[in-house]
Amino acid sequence: MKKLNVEEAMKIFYQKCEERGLKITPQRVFIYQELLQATDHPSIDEIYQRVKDSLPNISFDTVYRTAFSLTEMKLVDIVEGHSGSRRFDANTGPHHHFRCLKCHKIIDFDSDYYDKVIIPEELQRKFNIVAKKIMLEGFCEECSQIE
Amino acid sequence: MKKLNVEEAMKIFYQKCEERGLKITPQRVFIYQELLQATDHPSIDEIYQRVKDSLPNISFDTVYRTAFSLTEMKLVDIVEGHSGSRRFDANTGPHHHFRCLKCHKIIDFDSDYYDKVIIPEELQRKFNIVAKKIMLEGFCEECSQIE
DNA sequence: TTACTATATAATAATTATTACTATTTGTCA
DNA sequence: TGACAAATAGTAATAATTATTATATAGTAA
Ligand SMILES: [Mn+2]
Ligand SMILES: [Mn+2]
Ligand SMILES: [Zn+2]
Ligand SMILES: [Zn+2]
Repeated sequence: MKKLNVEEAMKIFYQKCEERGLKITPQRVFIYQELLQATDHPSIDEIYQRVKDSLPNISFDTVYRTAFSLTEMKLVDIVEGHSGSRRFDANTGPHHHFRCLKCHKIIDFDSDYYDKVIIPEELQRKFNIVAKKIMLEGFCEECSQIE
Repeated sequence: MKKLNVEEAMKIFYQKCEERGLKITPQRVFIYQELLQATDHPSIDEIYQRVKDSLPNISFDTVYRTAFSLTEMKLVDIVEGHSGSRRFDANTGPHHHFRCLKCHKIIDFDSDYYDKVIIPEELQRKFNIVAKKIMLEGFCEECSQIE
């Protein structure tokens, strides 16, 4: 893993906040720093619990709003739980998905090329892998037009 | 998309139910059939709403339990919302994820090979794609041992 | 067919996660 | 140093997930 440079990341954070007229508050700084040092992809509540060590009065709502503004600033990614609720698929055959980040549609597509993408040897050894999933994200035809 | 053969799928469904000693109830049949014909990766609640047309007295709980038993039978996949809560990642650099289906840890890994996986031309044209995400699923080192 | 029994169900409650609201506080800048 | 837009804490509301329990039913064997 390319070691995440916290100094550099914070510099970009300050820049982006300024660009967007977002105030530099201790809450915002601590939340982003906590996320920068986390390697376990925490939930809002986990971030909240951790930041409370430094800022005992911080509210859940602040962590919630901040996580989302960081996402909008493209400083953090969501790796799970985009759309709120769990979604099911009875098509267990080989196919792949595109997710619209606006309307949360998940659209199937075929790709021989993606079907053939392999699972690296060293990961096979390390984990007991049962599935490989490729997801493209962006804006669907309708949502692209509106924007 | 390889056209999903409902006949064939139902045959396998009956087989698997029998194997596991699961009773063939109208609820189970309707729920699976509804999922088989859906192409939009519905949530539990969406499945519930749709199945109500055929079985007005069905309960949400039944849909919930059935969706999970179908998942365990590997007749349906979860395509979103594995772990319940939303998870964040401040590492926006190129890297990939492994998800443990048991303990829900999401573990980073590097792969030059996966970094180089491209986005098919025709999808680029169709959608406004901003990200490509590869997720491997299975059981982590600890969870593999216990099993 | 009928009676039995383990499993599944409906109805509902409990829990957990997400999002919204508002009075007060604070960072920014003139 | 004010003025004031933006952010925050505290809390409420909503939505999603999971658990509970009394009743009903599918499957089986007499
Ligand atoms: Mn699909
Ligand atoms: Mn990551
Ligand atoms: Zn869309
Ligand atoms: Zn695990």
